Amino acid sequence: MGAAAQQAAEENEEWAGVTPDAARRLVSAAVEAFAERGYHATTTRDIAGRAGMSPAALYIHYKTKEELLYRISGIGHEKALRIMGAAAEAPGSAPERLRDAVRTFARWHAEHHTTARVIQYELQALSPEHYAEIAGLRRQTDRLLRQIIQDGADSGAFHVDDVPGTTLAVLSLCVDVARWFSADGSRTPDEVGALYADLVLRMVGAPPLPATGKSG
Amino acid sequence: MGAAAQQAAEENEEWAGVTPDAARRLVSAAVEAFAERGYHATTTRDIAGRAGMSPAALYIHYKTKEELLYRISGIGHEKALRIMGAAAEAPGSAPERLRDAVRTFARWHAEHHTTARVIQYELQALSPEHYAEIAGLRRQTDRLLRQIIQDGADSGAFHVDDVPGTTLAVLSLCVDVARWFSADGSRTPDEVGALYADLVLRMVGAPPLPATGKSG
DNA sequence: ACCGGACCTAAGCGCTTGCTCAGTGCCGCG
DNA sequence: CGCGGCACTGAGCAAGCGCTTAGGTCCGGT
Repeated sequence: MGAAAQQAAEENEEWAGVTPDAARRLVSAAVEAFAERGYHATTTRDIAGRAGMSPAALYIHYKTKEELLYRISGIGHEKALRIMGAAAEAPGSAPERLRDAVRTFARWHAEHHTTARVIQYELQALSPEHYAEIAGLRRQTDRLLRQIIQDGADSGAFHVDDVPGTTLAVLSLCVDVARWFSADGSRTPDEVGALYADLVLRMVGAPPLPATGKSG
Repeated sequence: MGAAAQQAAEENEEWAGVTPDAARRLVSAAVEAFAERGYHATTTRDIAGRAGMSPAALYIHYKTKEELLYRISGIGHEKALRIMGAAAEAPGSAPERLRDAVRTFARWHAEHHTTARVIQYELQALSPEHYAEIAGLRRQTDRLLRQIIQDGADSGAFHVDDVPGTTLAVLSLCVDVARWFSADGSRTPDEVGALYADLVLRMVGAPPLPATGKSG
């Protein structure tokens, strides 16, 4: 399987939970369009066109354009939360858990920068009710990361003066990968994850960990 | 002078170079609206209304809505570049210059988070020609910061494996302040600047600098 | 007193937007 | 073969968009 086919397969897999096929094609098309131009600059005609349908077909599967964004945001944020949760609840020392959390979280934002861009930068376009729901998922992610950093501070493995502030900075750093990362740039998602894990361990005043060779 | 009046005075000062008065009021209104809803979700009627004029008045001072964004982007990016330049060209060791660069750059993004949000997150709405021009300013800012980090690495004051990657991360960290910072949050711009300067010095493997007390 | 021009408004043009709806083609089932 | 249901389309509606135009007001200069 070539690189392009591999990419396409991953794209499909990302929305595997969305059925039927037409609904999945619409989500996929919407993510592409929203990431490229932004939610408000994207027309329902554009989304339907990318999915190979007439404009009206969109409304058989989604009540409004906003509902499409809501579905994308929900699925994306749940995935991000699971990634952070897996690292936070894994066995291991605080430095190990922080390294894995940052490595996988940053790498996901690079690998899925299209989706990540939409869910991180188009939130304001959600309805107030939908926004509140998504904000809850974000708070959970934040809490998981803060607990890792707090654990390390408590055990003396980290030296941080401001745990909430440092948590915010680490999260901000990872999230912003979605803004600048480009698939045709010089860095692979794996490299971004490794670099960011290293930088964050320094931020919390932890001594470098021995390399494990595994990538997450 | 009360806090609200102080805020208003600073807002006015930010666009002091824009004349006549009506043109300045329009820029100020546009920044507010773009930051709140995004460029594409903002109507020219909204901008004119906030500036206390009829929709048509906008077109006496600006040819298009995009030109307003272009002016805002230009002024904002030039200011950001001057802040980075001042720190980069100041006398002092690489750690001192990096600390001051990050402190002032991050603080500006917090203090002027409304403007910063527009110039950092609405770039894609610029015409290709205008975008290219603004991208040049951004490259200059990047180069200034990278040189500080390179200087520190060369002199042995910093320990960085990947200078371009670390530069990108530091810039990303500071820029993203504009996304999450809120004026009614618990952190002042000064505090954000101080925290970020400290975190970044750790990222480059520099020993902590003695506190200077000065904030700029 | 009068004029030219800078500045502004009321009205509205042509177009695009999100979304709707009557109707079409196609499917499995009897 | 006929039928009911479903995914889908072509056409289009009401509203809102960026922007224009014709005309009014005010003000400094002569």
